[in-house]
Amino acid sequence: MLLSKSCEYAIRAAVYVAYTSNLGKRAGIIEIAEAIGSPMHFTGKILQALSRKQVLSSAKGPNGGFYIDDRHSVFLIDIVRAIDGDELFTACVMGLKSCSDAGPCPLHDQIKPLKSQLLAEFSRKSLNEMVKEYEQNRYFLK
Amino acid sequence: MLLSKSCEYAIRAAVYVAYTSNLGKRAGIIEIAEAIGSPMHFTGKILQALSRKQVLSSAKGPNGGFYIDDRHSVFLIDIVRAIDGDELFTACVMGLKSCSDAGPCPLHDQIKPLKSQLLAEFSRKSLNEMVKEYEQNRYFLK
DNA sequence: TATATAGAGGACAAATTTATCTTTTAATAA
DNA sequence: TTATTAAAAGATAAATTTGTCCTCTATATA
Repeated sequence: MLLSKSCEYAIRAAVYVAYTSNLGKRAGIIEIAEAIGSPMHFTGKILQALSRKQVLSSAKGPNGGFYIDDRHSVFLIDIVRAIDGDELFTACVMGLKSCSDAGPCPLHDQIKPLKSQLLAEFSRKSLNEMVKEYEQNRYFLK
Repeated sequence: MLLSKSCEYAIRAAVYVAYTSNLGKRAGIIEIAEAIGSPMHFTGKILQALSRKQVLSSAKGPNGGFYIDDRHSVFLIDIVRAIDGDELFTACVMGLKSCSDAGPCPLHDQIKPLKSQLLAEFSRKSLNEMVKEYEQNRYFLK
């Protein structure tokens, strides 16, 4: 797996939250979990984490829920970093502590560009872009 | 993490086994675990799995251990498939069941070529190639 | 045949990830 | 102020991955 299950849920939840935010509404965890097909409470925890990391916002009480302040744009990499960190882009494929550009493992030179590309894709993909496609019914979230 | 810890150990152990096989010797789990810096018994389990999947061979008793029949060449992909399966190359990054070429997730088109490249690299990298570099002291296994 | 060697296999345990449930806190609105 | 709503937080549990230990089986060799 490229990303942890938590991170997959995080991305899908964030897309849904961005989607409802565009409609001027806040999304509650019940609604979100239903929309993306994930365990409700667990999804709540993940959204709390995203909220703490300022990827999105939350409000308690009536009409509360999760939302995204549309003044700051979120990129996929923000979500991935918040949940999985960035070892995906930095750690050695073979798990070697001694692996580095200077003393590379036998896969280093071939894998490095792939990791860079992955990082680049995650960095340029905005949540807004993903929401647009979702609004066009181009895909589901489960 | 791209690969599971088990798979990382598997690759490193396989390189070491191929290395000792080239020297006409068999490697025992104590020696292997020491060489690659991994938990001994756990490494034994992993090697058993590789043996069952015919990636390498084993022999019991005195002078026994793990070895690789040099008539069949092993590629990295064989090890990865044996331990982690191939969901790394096939599963959706966002964890969507509904994701496919026909109904792609918003990352599908960008990630697909990366997964193909990863698969290609793993498919063309032979254990022998990795051993050669190891023999030249180009890297360590821990 | 007896003994020592070394992997195979099973049972078990620790650690991590994923998932659930309950209580607390904050906010809204009546 | 009170009741209600919904996230935050904490405790607990299930599942998976990682790691350990002990016994069994096969093999070599004396």
